Amino acid sequence: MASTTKRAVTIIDVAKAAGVSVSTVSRVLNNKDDVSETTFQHVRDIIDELGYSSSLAAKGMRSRSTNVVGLIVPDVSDPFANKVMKGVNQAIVEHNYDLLIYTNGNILDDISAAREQQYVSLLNNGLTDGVITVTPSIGSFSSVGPVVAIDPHIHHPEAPAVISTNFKGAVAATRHLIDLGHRRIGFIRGRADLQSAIRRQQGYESALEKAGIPLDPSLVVDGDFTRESGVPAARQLFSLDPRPTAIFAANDETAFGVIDVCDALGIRVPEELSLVGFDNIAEAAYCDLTTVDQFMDRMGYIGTKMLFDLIDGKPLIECIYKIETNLIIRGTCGSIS
Amino acid sequence: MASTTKRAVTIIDVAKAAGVSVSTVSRVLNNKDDVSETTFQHVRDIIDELGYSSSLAAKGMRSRSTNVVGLIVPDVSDPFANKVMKGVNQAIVEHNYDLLIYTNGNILDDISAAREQQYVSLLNNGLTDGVITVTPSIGSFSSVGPVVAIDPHIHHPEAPAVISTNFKGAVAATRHLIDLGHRRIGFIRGRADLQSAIRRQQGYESALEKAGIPLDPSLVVDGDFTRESGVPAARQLFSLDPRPTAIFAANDETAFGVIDVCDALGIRVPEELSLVGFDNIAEAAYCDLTTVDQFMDRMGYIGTKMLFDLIDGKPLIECIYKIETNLIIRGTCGSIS
DNA sequence: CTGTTAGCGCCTTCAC
DNA sequence: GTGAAGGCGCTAACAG
Repeated sequence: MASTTKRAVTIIDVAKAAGVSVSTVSRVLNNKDDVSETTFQHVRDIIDELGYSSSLAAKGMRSRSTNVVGLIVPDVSDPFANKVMKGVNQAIVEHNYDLLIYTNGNILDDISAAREQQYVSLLNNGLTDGVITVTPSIGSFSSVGPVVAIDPHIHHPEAPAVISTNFKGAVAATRHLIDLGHRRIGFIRGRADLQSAIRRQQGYESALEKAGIPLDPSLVVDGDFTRESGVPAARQLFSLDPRPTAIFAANDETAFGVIDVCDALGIRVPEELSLVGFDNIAEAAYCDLTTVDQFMDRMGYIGTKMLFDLIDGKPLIECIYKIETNLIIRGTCGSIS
Repeated sequence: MASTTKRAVTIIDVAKAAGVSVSTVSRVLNNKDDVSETTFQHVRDIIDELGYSSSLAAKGMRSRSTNVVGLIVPDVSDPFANKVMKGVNQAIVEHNYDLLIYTNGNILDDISAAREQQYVSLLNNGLTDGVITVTPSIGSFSSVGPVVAIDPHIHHPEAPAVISTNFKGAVAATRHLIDLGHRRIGFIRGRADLQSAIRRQQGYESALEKAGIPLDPSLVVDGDFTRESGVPAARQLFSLDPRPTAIFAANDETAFGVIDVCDALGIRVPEELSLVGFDNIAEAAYCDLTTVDQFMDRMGYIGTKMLFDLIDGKPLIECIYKIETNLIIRGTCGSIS
């Protein structure tokens, strides 16, 4: 029997085959305890025999609980989303839930707020018991089920969210460079519409100020969190005279773009340029990139835990959970004598 | 308005607010052309105003088309599944479809055939127009919608699937080692229950035979495609006398396990040991590992394309699509003088 | 062009 | 313990 396109087996088919009513089958399906052992076993056998499996669609429409959590990501191949998925995955395994990931796959076409809201409703409208959104642009959703945001673009004080201490992390990264003796430190921005990107820039500026280093606007250039955007940004910084001796990129991807330019221009890292990234994505370890770990997998894990509490009706201790970042010193930074 | 847990807005609410019938709203929702421009616009406005979005559950239950494809993966963090997801993602963007990924997150607990079948039904029972399964253990499914398998454990001649030329790839890898002068070439097996693993071993043996090198059974050791399994396997091979001068690991993860052992034992690669992997996962490039690319993203992409044809009712030209593997020579192999 | 009428497959009262 | 009836939100016929 190859991939046959036949009519689906319904609960009615099972009921008929078992010689019982539909409601009895439904009881068996949901492990209700008011069914005789004999009937229960009999129905179970028929179910297996027919290869029946209840339709999530119909089920979710009728009952309020599905035992699956939803996850909305802009793009499954995005490294950030990817690590978050990992953490979510771990949490759902522990809670014996299933996971439904929804994506329109296009991180580029700016998902509108309306569209985000639509996805949330889509899932929480019967399919899932709650949903997690990754880097949503809106801070709060209207939904029948609970919603937890991971690294939302803007913070809404009452909307459950998990964020990392971007400011602190950026301060740590910048100070590390300063401690190494650097004074001309370039900064490549992240996407201007993201809260996290803004906080990182603020951290950079704050650390400079604390160290008494005047802020040079020409050292701060645009980027958008992509590797591609790191290339022109780096070229722009390298065209400066004197050249910055260090660069702090708003995220690892951008830092890789900087490395691409260094390779092309023959600039040695860390001898001629010190470089720090942000995120600690998997590739960072392989490239020996000094960066700030923001434990994205942990964000996904914690977020899912929060969601479970919400689903269970437990009150949240903290509506907004902050995860401490951690500077990871690897090989892309050198000291200036 | 924070994440509110209120009743969902239904099509009825919209109809009432717009002063039209439910079916008219449904028509607008599905862009039917038999609605007057005025009514259409009016209803659209109300929809936006109420923040309404139709329930996938109810919709899928009634109509046969949902414009979303399903993807079943054992674990979202598995590198293989991850690359496949990438390809699928690309295809759905091109076709303007949405993607629903289902996982129970646990690659460890051997998903039973019944369970796999259940997931397929779950999705194709109203939620999706078709589904793609990654490394399913059964070759064929009974489903209302089309199903395409990526790298199925066993091949069913009539079930649509995408596979790669594991045999050829393994021959190429082994021959590469032979051409470099190696005669004692160790092989670390993949999971014994996987078709792909078996084919790779056959390729290894065939290449040896063609070159007139007698097969030494002690050079073939067990593995299970995990990095962890590569460690004892490598140790076993290294305990041989004389030691093999090269190792062909059934996949990259296993090869990394070998590298771990080399690091621990101080064996230099490629000077003292030549190493080839299989898969070309992202990390392979960073480790400069010579490997066989099987274009997993392309497998996902092609598989999805096939699925779209199936959904559109077009006949498949080839039921089983083979993707040619490609040996990628990097830095982990040296020649023997 | 628009409204009315049936269900889709399932779960949840309520009877028996 | 079990069955019958109603309805979840939606779309696909039919009528008008």
